[in-house]
Amino acid sequence: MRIQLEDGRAIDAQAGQSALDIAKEHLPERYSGMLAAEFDGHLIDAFAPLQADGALKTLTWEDDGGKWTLRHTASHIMAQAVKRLFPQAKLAIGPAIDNGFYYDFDTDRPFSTEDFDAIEKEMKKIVKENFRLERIELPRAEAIAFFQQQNEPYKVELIEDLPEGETISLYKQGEFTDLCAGPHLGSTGKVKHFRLMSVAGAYWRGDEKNKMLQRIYATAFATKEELEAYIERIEEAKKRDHRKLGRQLDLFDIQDAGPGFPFFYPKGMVLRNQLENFWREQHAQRGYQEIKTPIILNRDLWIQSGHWDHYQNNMYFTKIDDLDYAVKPMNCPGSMLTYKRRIYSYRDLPERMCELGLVHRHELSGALHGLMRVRCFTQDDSHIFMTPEQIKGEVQGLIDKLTYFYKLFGFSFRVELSTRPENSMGSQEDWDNATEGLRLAIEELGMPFVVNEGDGAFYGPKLDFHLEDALGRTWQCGTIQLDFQMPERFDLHYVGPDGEKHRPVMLHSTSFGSIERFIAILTEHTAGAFPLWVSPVQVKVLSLTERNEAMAHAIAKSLSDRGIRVETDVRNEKIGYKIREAQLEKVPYMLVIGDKEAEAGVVAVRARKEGDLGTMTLTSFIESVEKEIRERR
RNA sequence: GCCAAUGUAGCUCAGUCGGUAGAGCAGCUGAUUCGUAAUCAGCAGGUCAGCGGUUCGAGUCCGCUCAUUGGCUCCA
Repeated sequence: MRIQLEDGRAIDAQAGQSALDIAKEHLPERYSGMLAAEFDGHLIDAFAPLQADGALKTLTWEDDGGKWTLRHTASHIMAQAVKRLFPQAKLAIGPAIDNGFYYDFDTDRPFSTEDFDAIEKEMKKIVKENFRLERIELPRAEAIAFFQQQNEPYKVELIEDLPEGETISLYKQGEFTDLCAGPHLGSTGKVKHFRLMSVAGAYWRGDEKNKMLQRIYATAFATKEELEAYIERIEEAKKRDHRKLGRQLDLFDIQDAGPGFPFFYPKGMVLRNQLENFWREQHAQRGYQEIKTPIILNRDLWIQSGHWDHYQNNMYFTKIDDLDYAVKPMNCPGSMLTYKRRIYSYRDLPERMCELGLVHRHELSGALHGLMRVRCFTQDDSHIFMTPEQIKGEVQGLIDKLTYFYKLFGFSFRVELSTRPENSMGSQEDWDNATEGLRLAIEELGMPFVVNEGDGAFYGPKLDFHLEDALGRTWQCGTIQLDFQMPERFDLHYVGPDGEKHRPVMLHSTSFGSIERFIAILTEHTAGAFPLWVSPVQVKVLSLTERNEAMAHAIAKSLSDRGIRVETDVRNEKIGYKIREAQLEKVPYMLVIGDKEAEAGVVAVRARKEGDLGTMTLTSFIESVEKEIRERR
């Protein structure tokens, strides 16, 4: 096994070695007192044997690296408190997660935030009682018997799913014992700073066919300061929520009249059009041809594409002259028909098509979320038709394109390789080939990715690019999907060098993902202070008094004549007031025009970020602004 | 769709035990002509999300519906 250590070294570990063994050998100064380790992002027991290659980070529960352990113990304390207050509650699972922990309970009545005070109070009591956490190891059968006797059916089910012959570990604190791999803090008294955050329904084992359990989300920190800083951080993040900023900056909104159907107001459209212009420029440079295909197409087409069978739950339907039609949830069938309009030679391939396509999807009402998840959005789609030999090169070209897009905006991203889902079509051999094709292409570029089993599209596996919002939630934006199915279903072909017909392979891809979602991410990322080149208003000219009004208008005209987006504020208000407003509107540059400037023939420049920059000639201001726009800084 | 919470003026929010609806900002009108994040005064603005119920009386209590928020599921 190849293990990457936290200091960057990669070492060979023997099968059966635990994180503790490895730390003892290679990180002697870190291993003392070690109970928990982080392996590929997951908390593991330091005693547990490692099964696969991965990255190992040691954690000790005495230092601040032990947040996972602290939170895991906190989750046991919460479960103990809930059991004391609601003895009939059945325990499900309660892991530590990023920023906190949760515990799932099966209860005879739903929890509400009104129960929080009582639960927190009971937790404090348990902390005060300062129980020692004892690790108990039992043979499988005895562990099952124990939880049967405790009347904890979910725990029994969990143990039954563990491999035969394995010893089961339990952790006991006072009267409370839980099935748990560990590790834990030494005693409940060490968990002092926690807060219950929210309640939610959550399906047992994440499957909506199962019973919905009551999940309590909470968080815990080693110090009071850290806990308070965390709460503060959430409050700050809420201020950059794109839904709030969209309304404040008059860019976009979603009204009750159309849940999931966003409105873009004039300033939002300017921003959006800038992104689309950039997209067109990039695709033209990269050898794509833009198309536009219809939003409504007939039933036969959707049956042929497979959407009728595999995507119906997400589609909207209509009848025209008594015939069935569907509103497109994806753009690919339009591209298929575009390809089919003529005969292609192998010399024509790859054929790269792109489309800003408006799609509609019937998302569950509870899933809607501002511009992040809507029911109608524009996908910046590209469809590439190619020979099998061209797969790797085209996939790598797409990865290059997506990376270029995200780097330009300063986004960091995570890539996932999503494999075959349950509801899918095509042969396993095609799926294996397609999945391997994607894997080889990305591995060769040395780009890190994780595998997301069973999350592919119904027609093929995909590489998904995930971006973060203000609260650290991730959203899938770009995607690269390799597809052997659609060309088959639509009977696509090209003429090879042998003069025979051959089946092309196809790539579906988005860069922004959806224009709407990308704008949401960009808004939260920049807190509404967009880069100059996409800013709805780039420069605002502010007159000091009535005497400067004509001059302000003249300057604004010179700017707009050069294609710079400019607004003028000549209201009879104090300059401080006008500046404050322009700042709140996050306008990148303000020009203050008073008698002094008029006399000297200069402009006083103020940048939204740096503040007063002093005076310069209008010509040199225009030059520097044009340079900044050109360079898309 | 499921679990929980929320819904009062354009926005942010107050409204006690059920007794005729309140603030700040924004808007409008007037005065002020001002030098880098808020000038002053006045005016206007509401079917308290919608529908139904309890009550002499409902923003307030109950039920249903709609929408939003945080999760689950799903996904660009």
